[in-house]
Order: sequence, then C-alpha cells, then structure tokens
Amino acid sequence: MALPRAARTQRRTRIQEAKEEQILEAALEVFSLHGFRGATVDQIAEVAGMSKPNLLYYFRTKEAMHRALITRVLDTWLDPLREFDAEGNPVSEIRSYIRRKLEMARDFPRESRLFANEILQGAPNIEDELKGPLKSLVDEKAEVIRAWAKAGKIARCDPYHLIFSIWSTTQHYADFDVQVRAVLGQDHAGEGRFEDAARFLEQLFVTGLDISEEPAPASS
Amino acid sequence: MALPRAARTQRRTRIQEAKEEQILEAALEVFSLHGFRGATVDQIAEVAGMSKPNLLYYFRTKEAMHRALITRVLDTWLDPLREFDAEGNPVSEIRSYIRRKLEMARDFPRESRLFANEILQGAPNIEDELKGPLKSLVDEKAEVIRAWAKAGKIARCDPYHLIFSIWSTTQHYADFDVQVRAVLGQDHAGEGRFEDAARFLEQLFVTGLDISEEPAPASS
DNA sequence: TGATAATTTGACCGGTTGGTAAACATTACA
DNA sequence: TGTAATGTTTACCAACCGGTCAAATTATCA
Repeated sequence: MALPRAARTQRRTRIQEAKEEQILEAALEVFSLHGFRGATVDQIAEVAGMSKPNLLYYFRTKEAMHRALITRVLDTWLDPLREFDAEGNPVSEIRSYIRRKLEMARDFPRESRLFANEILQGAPNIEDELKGPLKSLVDEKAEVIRAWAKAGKIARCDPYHLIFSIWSTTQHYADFDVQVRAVLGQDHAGEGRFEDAARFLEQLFVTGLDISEEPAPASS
Repeated sequence: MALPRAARTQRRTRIQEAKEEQILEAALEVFSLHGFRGATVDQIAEVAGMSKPNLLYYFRTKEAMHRALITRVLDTWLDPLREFDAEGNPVSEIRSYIRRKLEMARDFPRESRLFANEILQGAPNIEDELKGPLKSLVDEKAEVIRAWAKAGKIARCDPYHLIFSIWSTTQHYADFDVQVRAVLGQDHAGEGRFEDAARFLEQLFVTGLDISEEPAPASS
C-alpha cells in the first residue's frame, strides 16, 4: 500500500524528511517565479530531480505543496517582527527591524515573492492565517509602538501604517527586484544597493527628509 | 478576409475602438485578479460580453492583449511622477506626489496589481520599457531631487531610494490590500484607511519618527 | 534470505486552454 | 439594391496539465 505521510503512527522517515525538503525547495523556486497557477507540477518535479508521480506521492496535490510552503514561509517571515522588543530603545529597535527585514529581502527573495504572489491574488489560501496569527502579532507590536509614542520616546503616529511602511519599503527590494535593477542601471545595481537602501531607510524613518541641521522657520 | 487591426491603411473604425476598449477593460479585470497565466481567454471573453473567437479577432493572442494592456497602464502609471515639478517647493512637491500615488492606489488598484504581477514574474514583457522610458524619467526626477538636496532645501539622501520608498509605501495599499484589510480588521478597514495612510506617510517623509518637539541632544 | 512495506516510474486519462476553420451575419458603400 | 469588407459564432483541435494506476524497484527487518 502507499500512504506517504498521512495516518501513520510512526514518525516520518529520514528519507521522507529529505525528499519533502527537496520538493519544497524546488516548489519554492518554481512557485515564486511563476505564481501558483503559472507553476506546473512537471516543472517542480524536474527541478526537484524526480518524476511527477513520485512527487505526488509525497504531496498528494499541487495545492497541498503550496499550502505547506506558504505556512512555513509565513512563519519564518514573521520572525523579525517577533524579535521586536518592547524593552529596547525605540529608535534602535525600529532601526534593527528595518535592517533585519532588508536582510531577508536580500537573502530570501524567493520567499518574499512567494508571499507577495499569494497576497496579490487575494490570498485565497491563507486569509485565515492573516486574520489570525498575523493580525494578533501585529496588534501586539502596534500596542508597543503606541506606548512608546505615548511615553514621548517616539513621534506620535499610526503604528499599523508604520509597520506597513516598513514591510513595503523593505520587501520592495525583493518583490520588485527587476524594476529596481532596471532603474538603477548597471553601475548601481550591484549588491551595494542593499546598503544604500539601508542607509536611506534608516534616515527616512528616523529623521525624515526635513533638513534637521537648520531650525525650520517658525511660520509653519 | 479578416484583418482585425494590423496592416490597414485606414484608421481604426469606431466599432473597433469601442470593442478594443471593452476587451482591455475586461482583460484588466481578469489579469489583475489572476495574473497572466492564471487568467483564461474564456474568462476575459465572458467579462467582455463576447465570444472567445470574437475576442481573438481583435487581439490575436492572449499575450498581445496583455502587452497592449501593460504598456497603456505603465504610461498612465507614471503620470504622477511626470508632474513632479522642479520649480515647486520641495516638501510640498513630495507631499503631493505621495498623495497622488496614494489616490491612484485607491482609485486604480487593478492597474497597480497588474503591474505588480508583471514585475513580480520578472517582467518578461516589459523589461525594455523599464530600462528605457521608465529609467529615463526616474533619472531626470532624481536629478531634481539631488539638486534640492544640494541647495539645502531638503535633507541629503539617495534620490533613487527615495522614489522607491514612495512607490512601495503607496502601492502597498493596492497590491497588498487583502493583507492590509486583514491586519486592520473590521473597524479600521473602511475607506478611511487611505486618509490614515496619507497622514502617516506625510509625517514619515517630512519629519520621520524622531520627536521633533524637543531639540535632540547635541551628542549625535 | 525471504517477505513485507515503502518508494519510484511509465503509461495513461479526463478536463481545460489557447487558438483555428469556416460558415454565417452585418455593415459600408457604390 | 448588390457586393465586398468587416464582424460574429459554432464546432472543433492539439497541446497541456493535474492526477491516477498498476507494475516494477528498492529498503526494512524478522
């Protein structure tokens, strides 16, 4: 009989674990590049270096593969936000959150794109996880930010939109990579663009664009 | 014989113009929702209210439809940036650019998602337009910003990453709409979220998160 | 080793999809 | 009105795609 991973009393074999890993790695590659609908099981099988039926022996449907991948990615994707520390110095907490998110955009662009693809298509498979775990975590951290603002440690602002703006600015460098490269051109599109981005974003979030050297005229 | 729109000495008929408009409208709806691969010609035909072969009479392939749509959208998408005025007041120029982009995210989310989808998939069809017209325009405006910074009218910063950050923060509200709604929840997900976003982004870009009321300690 | 379970594969299937052929309908216009 | 160009539809096809099946191969272990 052939029961791959469902309904088994025993734990998963080493070989099962390895193969599933191998498959998810290939699936990440293909899904992030072509989206769910655009990816074909044959493609994933080829990248994974195995036959299609063999792949479907471990994940019974294409959708099951996608689900497994998404939940895993969503989890690691939120790690930087979890590290957000209420006890730390507000400005340096935000600064390092930006840095961590930017590092993820640099080192795990496929994961970012997979996620972006899913959201863009209306998040048909993960709406629950967005409204559940994700919202909870954001609510919690938003409260931290609000407390900081109330204590005068940071400018008063909408904490949710602050988080959104950090997400969007950092993930932009993964999701819109082609555009970023095209606009920056040959000379500035090297790996240095992440450092430039980090420098700019830190400045933006901390002091904005106003000239901080000279005191502004009192009129406004 | 049946030559829809190619190789004709005469201009396009009124009926052709109307039908092509009708098709592109439907194509925008479907492509922006499902991506290129995810959209089917039948779907588009149904939304457009005509039969599939009739649709293919005006656009010979699915890809031709997509191309026509993308180039048109890209063009209108760049309008706000074109309005960016070198002679105006820097801060208010940036402010109104943010506002315009945010309005587009609110009023034309389908266009934004279509574009995002294309970039996300590696921009197979529009890489030339990115490296050509888009880059030129951005280069030009970046020079304006650099001049402002040099003249002390604005904080010194990387103009390209400034533009990226405005793009990403504003388009986020169209492209990641589902996520934004999910996180904000029922109470704050109404149309007011765009005003909240506008308020936050203006603050962010102008003064950042530092507490501007109190003078900062002179150490830094 | 032998038997049993787990894994792998080639062949195949039904449904979908982009696109075509050709007949039919409508419009433009002399 | 006649006729040629334009527009529309029905029927259809070949390729593709997700998934199945049964047979073959390999690992597990008494």
